[in-house]
Amino acid sequence: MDMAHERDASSEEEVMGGDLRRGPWTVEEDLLLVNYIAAHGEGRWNSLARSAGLKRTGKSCRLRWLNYLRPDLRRGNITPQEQLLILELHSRWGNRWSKIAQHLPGRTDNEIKNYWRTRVQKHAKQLKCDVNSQQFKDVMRYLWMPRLVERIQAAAAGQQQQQEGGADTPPLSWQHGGSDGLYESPELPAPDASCWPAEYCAAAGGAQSGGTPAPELSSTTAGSSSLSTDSGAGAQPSWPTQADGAEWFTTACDASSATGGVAMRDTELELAQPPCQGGQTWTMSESSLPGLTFPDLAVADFEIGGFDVDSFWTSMEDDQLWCPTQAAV
DNA sequence: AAGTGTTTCAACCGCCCGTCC
DNA sequence: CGGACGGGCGGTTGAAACACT
Repeated sequence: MDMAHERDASSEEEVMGGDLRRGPWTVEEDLLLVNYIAAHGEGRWNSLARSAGLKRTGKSCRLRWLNYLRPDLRRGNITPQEQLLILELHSRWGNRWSKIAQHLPGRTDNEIKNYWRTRVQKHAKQLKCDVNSQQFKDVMRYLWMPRLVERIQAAAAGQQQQQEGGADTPPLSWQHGGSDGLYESPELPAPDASCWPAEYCAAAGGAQSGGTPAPELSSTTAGSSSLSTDSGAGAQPSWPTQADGAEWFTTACDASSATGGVAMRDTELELAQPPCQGGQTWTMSESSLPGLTFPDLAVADFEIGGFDVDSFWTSMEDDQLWCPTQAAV
């Protein structure tokens, strides 16, 4: 409503004395925000902005913190496991980005939303169908997701082989998760060089433990890419092992098995019907792919309008949509 | 090397909801 | 009970980065 907007705008302006900054954040602003939160924690964002000496709206501060400065953020490519989960959860909940993000530790709703809009919708466009159409949902469920699982399995097998061979391979971005629950919710680490750039943790009084070298900071877009070390140099939340990927995913989709942590426990989910189409059941049982059985379908088995499957796969490959993200090198 | 088109993503907008007084 | 306020969410925008010619 306009009224609501006017109210919002006026209250914000009152709070900030009508002298609001907009646009890209500067390093100085980031520091103010990070320091303030490190010292006082999060609170009411409007008063936080004022107390921290930021000429920003509370909303702006909140957004900057949640989407960019939070130390437990994962950055870099969306892994196949994460893609799989996003596809699955989106099929259940639609554009409930924040809800989906709750199940992807370290990922923000904004990031997932962007991923969906730029990658998934791109492929729907290539298929000349709407991303919300049954046609595209079928493509995702019966072609895309099974292929993702295969890729995950293949990557896991390859990694296992290399480990058995004693090869000194860079670790995949998946790390071993906790023993209880699906995965542990990411701990909020103290600010140090492994999660914040040197400038930040120095100013915040954190220890620089010789972790990941801090990336260069650029001041203008305040870090749009500046804080990013592309592969998620931030504190990594605990994740299931690569080898457990499919099994973990299966478990993750089984709301009843979830306990504690950032587990998939959700009454809505429990009430939700399994998103299976055309009488095909996407069973969550054993098979050659541990934990997952996808129906052995050919394109003709379900109604996908006329599109070129080969070109679909080609576009996927070109997009490197399948490649598991390697950890920082 | 320069120009142009495309993609990505941080930031903002508009609306809504819950809480407080 | 109703208005004010704070905060959360989904959608949109625009600039930077990147790719291509």
